[in-house]
Amino acid sequence: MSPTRNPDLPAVRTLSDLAKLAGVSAGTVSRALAGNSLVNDATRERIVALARAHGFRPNQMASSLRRQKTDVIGIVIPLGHDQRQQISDAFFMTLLGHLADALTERGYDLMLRRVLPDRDEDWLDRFIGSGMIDGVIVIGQSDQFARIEEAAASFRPMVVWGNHAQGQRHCVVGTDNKLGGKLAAERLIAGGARRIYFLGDVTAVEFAARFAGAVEAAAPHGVTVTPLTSHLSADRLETEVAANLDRPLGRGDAIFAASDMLAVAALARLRAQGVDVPSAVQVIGFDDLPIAAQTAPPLTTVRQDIRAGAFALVDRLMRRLAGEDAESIVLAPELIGRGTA
Amino acid sequence: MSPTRNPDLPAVRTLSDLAKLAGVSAGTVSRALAGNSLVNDATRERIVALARAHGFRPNQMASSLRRQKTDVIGIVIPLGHDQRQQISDAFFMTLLGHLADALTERGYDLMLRRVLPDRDEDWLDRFIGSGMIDGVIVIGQSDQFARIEEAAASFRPMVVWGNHAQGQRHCVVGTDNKLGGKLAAERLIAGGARRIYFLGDVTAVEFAARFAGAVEAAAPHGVTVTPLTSHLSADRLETEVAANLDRPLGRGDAIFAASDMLAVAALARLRAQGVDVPSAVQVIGFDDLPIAAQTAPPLTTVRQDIRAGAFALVDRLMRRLAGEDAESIVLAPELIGRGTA
DNA sequence: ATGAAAGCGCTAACAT
DNA sequence: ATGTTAGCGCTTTCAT
Repeated sequence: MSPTRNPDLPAVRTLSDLAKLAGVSAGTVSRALAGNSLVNDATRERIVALARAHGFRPNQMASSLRRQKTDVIGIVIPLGHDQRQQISDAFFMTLLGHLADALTERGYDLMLRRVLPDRDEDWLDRFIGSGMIDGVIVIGQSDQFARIEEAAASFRPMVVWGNHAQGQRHCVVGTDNKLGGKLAAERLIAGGARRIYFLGDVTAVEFAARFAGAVEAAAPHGVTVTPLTSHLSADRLETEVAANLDRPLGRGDAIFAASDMLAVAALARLRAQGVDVPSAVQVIGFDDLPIAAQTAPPLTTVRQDIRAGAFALVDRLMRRLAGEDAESIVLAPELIGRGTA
Repeated sequence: MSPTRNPDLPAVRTLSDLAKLAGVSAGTVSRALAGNSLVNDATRERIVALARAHGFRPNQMASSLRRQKTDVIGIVIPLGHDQRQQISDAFFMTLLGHLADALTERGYDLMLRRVLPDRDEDWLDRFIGSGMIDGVIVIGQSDQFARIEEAAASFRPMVVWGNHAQGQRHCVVGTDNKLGGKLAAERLIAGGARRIYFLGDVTAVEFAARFAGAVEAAAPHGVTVTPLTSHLSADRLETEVAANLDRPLGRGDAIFAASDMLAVAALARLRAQGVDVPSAVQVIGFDDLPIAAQTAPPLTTVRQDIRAGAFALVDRLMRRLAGEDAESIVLAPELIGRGTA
């Protein structure tokens, strides 16, 4: 099995198999392989060599059971208000990639689970109580804020990506969505917008906050912000955006898309309608995914620092695993001005 | 913990805790909770109710150890020839999403691991031998074909997403990349291309096959296919593509991008140079990601059926777990004609 | 520095 | 239909 494994040797499946071969006890093998404490150097080297030669690897299940520690972190993605949304969403996927990096670096494996809270109200406690994971990262609150709050009361090693609410108990890392919404609206208004259309599903808390921020920034200027409900699933996105943008849009109108993917779809739709961006209609996105720099014209958007977010999530989880306290953190969004607004 | 959990009750952490409370033996509790065999209906209901009330959940590590089965499938992504490439690649992320769907549906959890084969030559056997997983899906062969072949000799429940080679032993699911390359080249040539530039890193086997297919289709027409090495990482992509397309491209030139992401970057670069697509330079992509329909003009590309691929992977893995044989399958690519070629 | 022995929490014979 | 018992493979006291 191992690159240096000699297939003619007898199979060594357990610590005691190896112990017998080495002429020592299982305890000694365990210590030797753990690099641990005070095993005679010669003994250790002999055992390690033997283990390599036979491609032996200690069983992690047995080890986990005995140590009461799995070295696995659960990543759970609740598919609540919009079932097909998130896993296919480029933002969450990028976040997952960075989480994998950060956790791997610290010696943890990842256990990935997608759940449908509508069908299984016990989704979070089931995962936490499974004994398979030392801690859990929840990617997105979806519409499960209450359930997460409840679990946080009795389970400490949990951190959540999402929106921060006043006085909440669970540790959350996320962008200041309301501020992001403000930045977007201000940019559009500075560019001459009189009517802003918010493209996105406002029942998601993050999106609701972006919408609220835009409304707050627009009101003093007498600018209206109208929600246009569009979901994020790849298959429905195109037609939904098209339907929403079917009204005649013209000078003074602007689109604030809740995500870059939505903005890209809006751009395609406007182009099909022969509406010029940004001279007739401005468009602004959210996230700053790689694609934002590649559209025509390049997309003006509100940047979330996904990498920083992922590292903050892992940092806080590690602190909580170590019994320390770790507070929520709200990351500042940044307006990236390009060609669409 | 559970939604109906009464926090005043004493903590019930193990089967025997619950058994004591219920006045039965641990064995009976185990059977009752497993829904298994012949437990008295009344007894089972009492035990199940008790378990719910106390938020009790059997420890999966102990169960796995005893049953010698974890109900977890490992998903491993080797980051070989181009370390930052794949996890951030939209294609692999979409595949992962579908795998999660298919595996969850069959009652399996996913354990995700990114590995750097360059730093750890034992990456595959280490995972297989960990005892944490019942089977493994390898996403992308990277430059690890030989290592995978070797592991396949002694470990059956493994399937791989990638390219199929003559007489290989490991079970692979993937697109016919060579045929895809042919389709792309033929389309470009039919559109008047005389010189094709292949944009992508040819050291990746899948890309090499696409390139080879294009060469094979182009040769009879006296059309040349020139490789332009570009990697896939989001940060480098833009500058690399720009550097590669710095030469003056004009009528009769065409670009065959190894992935849609690369094609999108090429489109942006050509636009910046004032080169019209497709009248001056044709562009064709590979994958047919959602973004392909949204570019300007919409991207002509070679479609891989990711969903079908994911389900085929899981189907074959399940068959192998059941001890049956399961052969490799090569999926047919499909040319999606849109506006760039 | 090493061995012996107990036990992590569960399941599955084998009883009855 | 339920209880009893013996492990799954490992780690870690406690001895020596």
